[in-house]
Amino acid sequence: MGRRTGTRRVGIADVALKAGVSHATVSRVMNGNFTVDPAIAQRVRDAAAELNYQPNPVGRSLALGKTDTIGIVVPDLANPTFQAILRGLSMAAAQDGYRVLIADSSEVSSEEAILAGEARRRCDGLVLCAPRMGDAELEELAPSLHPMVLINRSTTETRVPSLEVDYSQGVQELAEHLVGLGHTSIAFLAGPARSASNRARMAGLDKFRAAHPGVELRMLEGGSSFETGHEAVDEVLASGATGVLAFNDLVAMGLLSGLHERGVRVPEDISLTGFDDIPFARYTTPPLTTAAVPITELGERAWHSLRALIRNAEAPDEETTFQPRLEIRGSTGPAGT
Amino acid sequence: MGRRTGTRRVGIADVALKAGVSHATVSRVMNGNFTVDPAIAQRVRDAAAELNYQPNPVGRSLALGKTDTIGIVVPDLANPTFQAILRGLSMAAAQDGYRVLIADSSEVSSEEAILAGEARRRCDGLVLCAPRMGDAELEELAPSLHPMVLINRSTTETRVPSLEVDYSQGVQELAEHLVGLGHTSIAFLAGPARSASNRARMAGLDKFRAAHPGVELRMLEGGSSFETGHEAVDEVLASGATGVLAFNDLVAMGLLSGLHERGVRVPEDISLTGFDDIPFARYTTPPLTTAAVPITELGERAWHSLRALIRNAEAPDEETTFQPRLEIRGSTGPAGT
DNA sequence: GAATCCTGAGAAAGCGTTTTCTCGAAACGT
DNA sequence: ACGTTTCGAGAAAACGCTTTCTCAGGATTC
Repeated sequence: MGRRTGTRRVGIADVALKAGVSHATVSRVMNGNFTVDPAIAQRVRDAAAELNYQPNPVGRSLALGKTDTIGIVVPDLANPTFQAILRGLSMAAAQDGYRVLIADSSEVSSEEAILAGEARRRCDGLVLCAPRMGDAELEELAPSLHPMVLINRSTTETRVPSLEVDYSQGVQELAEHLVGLGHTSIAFLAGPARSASNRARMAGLDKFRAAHPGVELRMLEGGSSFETGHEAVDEVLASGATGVLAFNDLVAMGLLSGLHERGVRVPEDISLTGFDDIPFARYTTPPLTTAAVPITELGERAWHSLRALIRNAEAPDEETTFQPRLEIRGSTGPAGT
Repeated sequence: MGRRTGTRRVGIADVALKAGVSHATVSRVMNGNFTVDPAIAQRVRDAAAELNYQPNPVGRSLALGKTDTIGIVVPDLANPTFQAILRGLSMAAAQDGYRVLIADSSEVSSEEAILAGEARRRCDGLVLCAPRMGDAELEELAPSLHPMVLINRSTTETRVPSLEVDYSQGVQELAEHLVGLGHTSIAFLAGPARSASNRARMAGLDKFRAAHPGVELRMLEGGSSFETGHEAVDEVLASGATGVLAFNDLVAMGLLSGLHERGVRVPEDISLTGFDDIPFARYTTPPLTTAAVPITELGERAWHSLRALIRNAEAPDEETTFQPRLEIRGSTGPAGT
């Protein structure tokens, strides 16, 4: 039995009483059902307005079996990439009258399943963003999460729409760009080990390596934050590389700042690339050469897929891959002598 | 009558049937009510596990009169400041088992009341972040939104806990810092007109002006984004100021980038300050002198206030003001000759 | 051994809606 | 004028849960 706070909220019953009609009629009027006598309808509307009646969404949800809410699970809300996805998702969903509920797993992959399940139950659908969990677990979880769309991951057993970025291709293009500038010693400052997008980059670099036997390519341990980049300065310098591919723009910015502190000139001494093209990338000094991913659009598209799923209940199971676009700016230049 | 999708979700009734007990008993077991025979409780748990039963949160919410969800309304989710507040809020609320629902008003102040009301009805509480609406409207709206906490705004009639940043003090300190470096011609690149925090900065600068009659202080129209800063380069140069106070770090970064493109050296030719100390601020070249606001903590504290409100139902009506801390970095230096 | 207390579990009410079902009255056709 | 359809609105069921109320049966007491 629901507890009541001091002054009870005005409910449909109050309106019905005031207008001298039944609950049902009030409901019909509120939902624009036209099988109601215009005079009575007006009386109901007046009563509702006077009492400032606002339907209780929870009761409505229970009766309707929908909440007009979707959930999103991200590994780390501090990451601008996920923020941008969230924003795109939220804006697009809002257009259709949906709100978004957020769940941050804080990179703890064991929490993801629980968070996702909980969020899914509260909502009409779910966006699972770059989950860190293993393939097997994801596969097993997927059916119970429907309707859901995946970002930067995909499943094979279950049909789940997924939106992916071709990190492999993007990082290859960046590497090619460096080679084109004459760099023959390149370092890759990697991302989080559990990240699928990092694995994709690795795969891309394997291909690159095969295509360019003459280029020396070193892999450096890393992460996904400023700090990672900033702390990697020594390692990068020790590697002797003249071209550095950072995991993402954040890492690149941290590294850029560290190099600057050391008096290492970019791009004269070292060329540096990021990934994602976050808004900040074009405002660093020098502006960052990067692979642009339409991140906000990714969130928007995620909503469109999810919406289709929610409406049709049948999957329009698409698998979209976004191609990053090379964005050449000032942080890369010809290899020094 | 709720519509049923093909395969109905497993409900409490299914578990009750399987365990051979009543709904009530299942509910008791699921909620850790110990007035249940251990043997029966185990049978219920087994049945629940076997059916993979998960209580429906909507039904639960209706019965309990709470949703374990709070809402936040922000003017612009693209702004790192609001992102950080959201993050702090979300993390803190998650600790207590609450989730957060987001609503972005896209700086459209007329939408705020509707969004806020809607969000509030869906949730157990609301955080209204830097609302753009007028004082009168805010005052009128406040009672219907309880429990709620305000960020960067406050009310006088209604008692609403509010968390504010002393922008006035912060901007004065930044200005003093410039004066201390010998700058006598200063420009303020203002923020959005509707922003209360911008008005606070203005007020602070009025005080500053009164205290330093000898210093020339110009006000320049602006905004809150990179672009604003970037586009303001000409105006700033035309003003002849050697010290520039940007509305926030974003604007400062845009301006910094623009100045750099023009070959203007920072801080040798122009000293530049931001505001907020977003994570990016320390990684620009040169690193940004700014007034540090513990933004994430702001979100965290917002949750603590809101939690108190939700629990006590009686307001611990605090009015907290955060003092920004001057963060002197490389973007400010002695005034040139 | 009977009256009383306690324990544990089922029945049912309630949370606030929507929607089906039902039925009286008005409108229509012959 | 009577039977049939249509229309509009109320009664009630349903959504899925929690919790009060109620009561049967075993334990306790004198």
